[in-house]
Amino acid sequence: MRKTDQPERISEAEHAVMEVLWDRGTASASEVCGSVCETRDWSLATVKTLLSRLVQKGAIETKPDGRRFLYSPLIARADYVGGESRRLVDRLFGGRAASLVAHLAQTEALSEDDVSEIEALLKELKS
Amino acid sequence: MRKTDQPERISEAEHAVMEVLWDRGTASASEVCGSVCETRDWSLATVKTLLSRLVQKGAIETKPDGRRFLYSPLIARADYVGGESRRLVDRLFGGRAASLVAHLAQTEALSEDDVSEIEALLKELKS
DNA sequence: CAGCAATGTTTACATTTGTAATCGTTATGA
DNA sequence: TCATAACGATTACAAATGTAAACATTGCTG
Repeated sequence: MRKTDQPERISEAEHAVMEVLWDRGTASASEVCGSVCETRDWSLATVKTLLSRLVQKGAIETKPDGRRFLYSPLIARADYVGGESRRLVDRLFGGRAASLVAHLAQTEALSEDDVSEIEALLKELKS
Repeated sequence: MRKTDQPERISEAEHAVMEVLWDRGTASASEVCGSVCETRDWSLATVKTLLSRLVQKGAIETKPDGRRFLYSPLIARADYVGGESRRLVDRLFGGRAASLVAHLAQTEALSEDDVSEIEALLKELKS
């Protein structure tokens, strides 16, 4: 028995919409548009399409609010982020998360502060 | 002045092919197929298509070898991996690499050994 | 020399994604 | 009450992607 079906892949554009919903918890199509149409230069129609596809994919749900619909996430951001991270680690680092960190470190993607922060994190982990 | 053009995005299937080339340095279409067709259940034709697209995208080059062609990477694996990692970090962690590590840590994606390994890495970094 | 086998090139076609217009319904303000 | 605005649903269409067949060329084998 699985949680639902296979977690249908969320595209990048769809992800932008998810971020809004994760942020607000719940929102109407126009509210979502208010948050992303500006920056991504989208029309309301585009947002509606993305919302529909997310519904189909089982990533969000709709609740009637008067005659409008309010959309809210069905999957947790942490799960999504975790899944995507894992995919990357699997695909590019043979599943070894440590390799990713090594890479980030070597390519200066980590600042002094980052390094300290991570060290602190890890220390806490081991305690 | 840029390195070349905008680094055309490499798709996932194409990436599988790139891995073979990065691994062997140079290979013919059938050699690539020998390495991936089994696991991905591809036909030689598919590999050829992917190789062509990679050539178009400027990710690999061809050198005639007798009447066959040998393909070899034009972009370094490290660059690709770095780019993809950065994309992920930007998209999901607001550009903060440390957040990624934190996430991996919290979701148990890191084993005891991973943690130790990373700590060692970081220590070295700071020295 | 005649096919065949190996190879790159061209063409094909379905699915996914990005982006949006159009349609049908309904609440709402004039 | 009637037009209109606001919505969701349906349909559209191009580009990217996955997957591969068909075609053309050419060295090789019998």
